[in-house]
Amino acid sequence: VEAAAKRLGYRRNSLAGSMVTGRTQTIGFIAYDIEDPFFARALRGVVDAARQAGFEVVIANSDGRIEMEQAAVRVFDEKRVDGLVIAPVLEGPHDHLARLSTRGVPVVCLDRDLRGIAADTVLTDNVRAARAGVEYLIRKGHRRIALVTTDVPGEDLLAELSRAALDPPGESPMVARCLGYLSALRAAGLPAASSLMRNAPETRAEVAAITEALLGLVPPPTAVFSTNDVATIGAYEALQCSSLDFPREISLLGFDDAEWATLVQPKLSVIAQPAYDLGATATRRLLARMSGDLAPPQLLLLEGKLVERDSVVPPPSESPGAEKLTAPAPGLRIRG
Amino acid sequence: VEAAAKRLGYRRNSLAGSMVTGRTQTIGFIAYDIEDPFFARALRGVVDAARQAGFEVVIANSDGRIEMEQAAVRVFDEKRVDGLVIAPVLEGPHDHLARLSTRGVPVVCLDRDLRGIAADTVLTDNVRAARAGVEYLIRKGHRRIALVTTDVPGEDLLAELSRAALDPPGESPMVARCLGYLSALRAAGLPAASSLMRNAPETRAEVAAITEALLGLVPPPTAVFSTNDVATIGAYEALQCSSLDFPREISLLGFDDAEWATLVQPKLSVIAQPAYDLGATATRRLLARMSGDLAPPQLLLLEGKLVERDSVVPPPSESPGAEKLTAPAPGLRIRG
DNA sequence: CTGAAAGCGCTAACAG
DNA sequence: CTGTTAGCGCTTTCAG
Repeated sequence: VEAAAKRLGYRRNSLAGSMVTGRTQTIGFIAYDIEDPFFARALRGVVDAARQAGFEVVIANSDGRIEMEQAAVRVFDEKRVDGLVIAPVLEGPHDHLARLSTRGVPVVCLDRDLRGIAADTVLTDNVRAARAGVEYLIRKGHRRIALVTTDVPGEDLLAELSRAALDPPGESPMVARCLGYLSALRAAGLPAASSLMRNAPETRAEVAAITEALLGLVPPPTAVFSTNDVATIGAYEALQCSSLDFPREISLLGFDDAEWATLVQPKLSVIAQPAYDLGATATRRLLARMSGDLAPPQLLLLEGKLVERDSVVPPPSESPGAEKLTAPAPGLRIRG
Repeated sequence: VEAAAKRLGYRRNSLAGSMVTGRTQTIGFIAYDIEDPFFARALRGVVDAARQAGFEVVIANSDGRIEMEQAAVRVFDEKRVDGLVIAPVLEGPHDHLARLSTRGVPVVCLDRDLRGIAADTVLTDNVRAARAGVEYLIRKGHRRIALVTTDVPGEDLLAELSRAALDPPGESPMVARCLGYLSALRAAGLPAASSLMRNAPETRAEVAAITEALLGLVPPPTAVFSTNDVATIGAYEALQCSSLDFPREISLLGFDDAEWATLVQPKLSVIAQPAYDLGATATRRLLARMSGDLAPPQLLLLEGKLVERDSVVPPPSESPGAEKLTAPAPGLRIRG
C-alpha cells in the first residue's frame, strides 16, 4: 500500500490535517533584523529548542517596521502557527499580538520588552549589563565617559531617558542600556553630562560623525560606551581615525560581541549577550504555554557577560608628572 | 457585516482556501547557513522580490546538513509552498528537490549549482571572479600566491580540483573559486604548487593554523587568496600574528565583503558578491516559472566585484637594488 | 447577478 | 478492532 503511495508520488497535505485539528506543529519566529548577527544566533536557539519538541519553525523578518510585522503576524495567523516568538517593534499599535494570544496562540517576546501586552518576555538584563560595563570603566579610572547610542526616539536624549526611568522596567534595549549607563554614573557620584551623551540614526556613518564630535570636546572623554553593534562599529571607526591614541588616550567598550572583535587592533572589549540561550529560553517558555501553562506572564532576564580584551585601558593620568611625557621636554621648547 | 466579523475576532483561515485552490501565495527559502551574512543579505533580495509580486516568504535553514534540508523541504511541501528558492547541500541525494519540481512546484537554486536536477540556478561566477582576483594579485607583482580554502571534500586538494576541472561547470563555490585561482596561475605561466594550496575544516582556528604553516614555508608566499568569509578571518588573524609585516611583506585578498573589512588595519581588499541581487534574481526566475515559463533550465551567472583596499600591495622586491631600501645603508653596516 | 451546494484531503468520532 | 462518515472553512461552480 505504502509502496503504491510512494510510486504515485503521494505527498501528505498537512493543510488538511491542520484544518481539522486546528494545530500545525509549527511556531513562528519574527526577527527584528535578520541581518543582525544577534538574531541569526538567537534563531538557532529557537530552531533547536523547537525541533527538540517536534515543532517546525517558520521565520519572518520585520525589519523594525510595524507594518512588516503586522503583515508577518497576519500570515502566520492565517497559516495557523501554534505559537509565536517575536522581537517586537516597540512603536505603533500592537493589538495584532494581543489578538493572537487572546485567541489561544501564545506569544513570547524576545529581546524587547513590550509593555501593555500580557506575554512572557525573555531578554538580556540590559540595564544591569550596561551598568556593569560602565562600572568597569569607572573602576579602570575613567571619569569622563561618553555614551553613543542609536535610534532613541525624541529630540532630547537625557529628557527621554528621564521619562523612561520613571516608567521601568522595559523600553527598548537601547534605552535600557542608556539607563544602565546613567545608573552607573550616579552610583559613582559622577555627573551625567548631556554633552557626553549622543544619539544617532542607526547608520555607521552617522555614528562615526557624532563620535568625532564627542572627541572634539575639551576636555575630550577618556572612554566611550556604545550600546549596540552599529554604534560600536561607527565609534570604533571614529576612534581609529581620530588624532587621539586609541586605546591609550581613549577607551571603547561595546555592547554585543562579534567575530571581528578579536580581529581588530586593539581587540574590542564588549558586553556579550547570550543570544542562543535567549532564543532557546523563549522557545521553551512558548512550548510550556502551548501545553497549557497558565501562570501569570513572566519576565525572564538573562545576564550579559563582560568580555575584557584590549580596547579598555586606564585613562592617561592628568597629573602634571604625566603631562610631561607628552609635552616636549622643556629644554627643547622654542620660546616665543 | 464586516464590522461584526471584526468584532467577533474573525480571522481568515488561509489553510482552507489553499486546500481548494492548491495555492498558498507563499514561497519557501532555504538558506545554507543563515548566520552567514551572505545569506541574510540574499534573503532580503528574495523577500523584496517576492512581496512585490504579492507572495510571502517562509524561511528555513539547512545548516549545510542534508537531513535538515530534507526536513525543511518536506515541511514546505506539505504546507504547499508555490515555489522554492534554495541554497542546496551539494552532497547526498537530492531527489527531494527533483520530486518537488516534478510535481509542479518550481525550484531555483541559489549560490550553489546542483548538477543533475533540471532547475534554474543563479550564482556568482565564482571561477571568473576568483580568477580576476588572482590576476589582480599577479598584476601587482605577486608570484608565490597561496590559496586558503575550506571544506573541499577529499584528501588531496589538487587532485580534487583536477577532477572537478574535468567536469565543469558547477561544483561548490569553494571548488569553483579554487579553480579560478588555478586558472589565473596557468594563464600567467605560474606553477601551481600543491604546497601553497591548503584546505581546512570551516573553523577560524583551523584556518589560522594552516595559514601559519603556509607562512613558515621558505620562501614564504607573498600573497594569500582566501575563498570565503571564515577562511578570510582565519587568514587575517594568522597574518596579523605572524612575524611578517602585513601587508608589506604579505598581501591578503578575501572572497566576500564584510562590514569589518574597513575597520581592520590594513583594510581588507575583497571580491564582493552581489548577494542581494542574487536573491532577487533567483526569486524573479522562480516567479516566472510559477507563472508558466517553460523554457529550458537557465544558469544565471552574476559578476563578483573586486574591491581594492589596503591589504594587497606589491610584494617586496627581491632584486638587490630594492634590497638596499630595507637593509641598513652601507656606510652604517657593521663589518663582521 | 445572487445564492446554494459540492468538495479540497484529511482526522476523529462512531458504528459495525 | 476495523471501516465508514461527518465536517474543518473556504472557493468555485452551477442553478435559480
